[in-house]
Amino acid sequence: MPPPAARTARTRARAEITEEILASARRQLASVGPGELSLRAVARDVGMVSSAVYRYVASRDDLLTALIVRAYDELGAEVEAADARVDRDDHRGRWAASCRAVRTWALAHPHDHALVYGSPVPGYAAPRDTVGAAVRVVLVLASIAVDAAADRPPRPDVAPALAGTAAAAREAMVDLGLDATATPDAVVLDVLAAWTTLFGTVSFELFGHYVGSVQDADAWFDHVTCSLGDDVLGTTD
Amino acid sequence: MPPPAARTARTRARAEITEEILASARRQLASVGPGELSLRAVARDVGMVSSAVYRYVASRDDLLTALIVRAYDELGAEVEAADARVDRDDHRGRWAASCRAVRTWALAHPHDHALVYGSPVPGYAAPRDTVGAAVRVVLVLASIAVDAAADRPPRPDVAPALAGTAAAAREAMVDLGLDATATPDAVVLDVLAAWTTLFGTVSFELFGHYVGSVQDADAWFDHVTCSLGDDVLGTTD
DNA sequence: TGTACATCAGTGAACGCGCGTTCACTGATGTAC
DNA sequence: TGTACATCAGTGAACGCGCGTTCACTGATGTAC
Repeated sequence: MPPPAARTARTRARAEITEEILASARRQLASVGPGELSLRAVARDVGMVSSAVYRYVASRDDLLTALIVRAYDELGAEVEAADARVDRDDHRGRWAASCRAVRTWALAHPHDHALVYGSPVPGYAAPRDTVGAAVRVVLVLASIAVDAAADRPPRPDVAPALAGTAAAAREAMVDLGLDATATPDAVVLDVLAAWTTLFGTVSFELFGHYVGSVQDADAWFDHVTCSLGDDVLGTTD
Repeated sequence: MPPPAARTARTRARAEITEEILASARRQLASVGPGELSLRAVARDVGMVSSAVYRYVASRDDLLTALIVRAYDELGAEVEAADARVDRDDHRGRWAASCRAVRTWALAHPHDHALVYGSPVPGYAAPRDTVGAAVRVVLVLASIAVDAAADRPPRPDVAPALAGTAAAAREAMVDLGLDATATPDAVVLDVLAAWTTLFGTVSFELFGHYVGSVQDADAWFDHVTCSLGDDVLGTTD
């Protein structure tokens, strides 16, 4: 049983080459779409024979999973950092910063955004590993809403048909360490809706649906997310 | 110069086989993604030799364009019909019916929805032909808002940074025959935002982002679109 | 510290398969006189 | 109405290319004594 701390030349090289393979695959996604991701092309790119990449990656789907997890994690980390930079009590500032971080990352990495928020890859089923990373952004949004809800007047109950959704979403938040037990159902649903609109807006911009209508994309995005802030945090913040 | 009305056996067959080719390609999109759409597979499916499909379709991209236009047109027609079934003065009823038609069509044709509202196809540039069809849904939404705006109190001006967007969107509507000249900027922007959220919500559901949170998808969708109706049409309708 | 053995990265050939597109061709359908 | 010619659908072979994955192998790196 070798000590896991031993960073031999071999393990170091392994980490670096794995990194190179991921980076190459990621670059490839700029021109081909996840369903056409080619292991042989990756091998050529990193200067190996095609069979050699199987030392680092079990299969094509395995590589795709790694790319997905990495994209979610990178975005999640950005958003968490953006939120953390703002004073805890400035809920609207935290909201705006978090939303902007989502868009900034997506504009910088449009293909990674499309990979995780665009069309599902046919024939590919995302394994469990991806959900932990996927959930980071909405958790940031939820934490801001939870903090803001403490200072707000109570909200009316939601329709019975939505109670199950609110309960499930709240439970997921609590499981992830966010104390949302006292947060009203209406707030939980608002978070879900705002999260949807946030990514819907970014995707519409990135996927070209605003061509011909939205002129100033920055202003438009701020306008949309500011309205979302009104809904989720209250206008009297 | 042959009379164009002559429906000879040849032209009839041509129309039918073109139809078969489109249908086969569409079916194929359920399992492969637009970038991997295979003309040879289509040829096999319709019982031809691969080169024969070039009598009907100029290239792979050409086939993709036809599928995109057809998807937009089919959805557009559904939404127009749903709107038309409701009394003209029942703005909220028209809104709900139009939104539901979008979701119903998307659930029935998830791969067509992904084709037009999901990730762009790398290396494929949609030609001009597609925009006329693409615009039908938002035009229905806009027409409801324009009708409702006539009965509503005036709205405050929008921020200067958004004036260009409102103007461009209004101009597009007017070009398409909708008299939005008197509709306030704020309403135009609300339509743009609601349109975004509508498709954002449908895509989130279809692409699996609600797994684990949204329990009753019908109720959730109605909740979201009802709120959008409040924003776009006013609560005092 | 030196040697024997085990681990593992990378090679190169192979299997069996797919693709888009072009081209010269046959034979049926349509048109003009 | 009948015949000569033009149009066009579909064939089959070919070009030149791609893919994922397996396998037996060489040779370098790491480990235990």
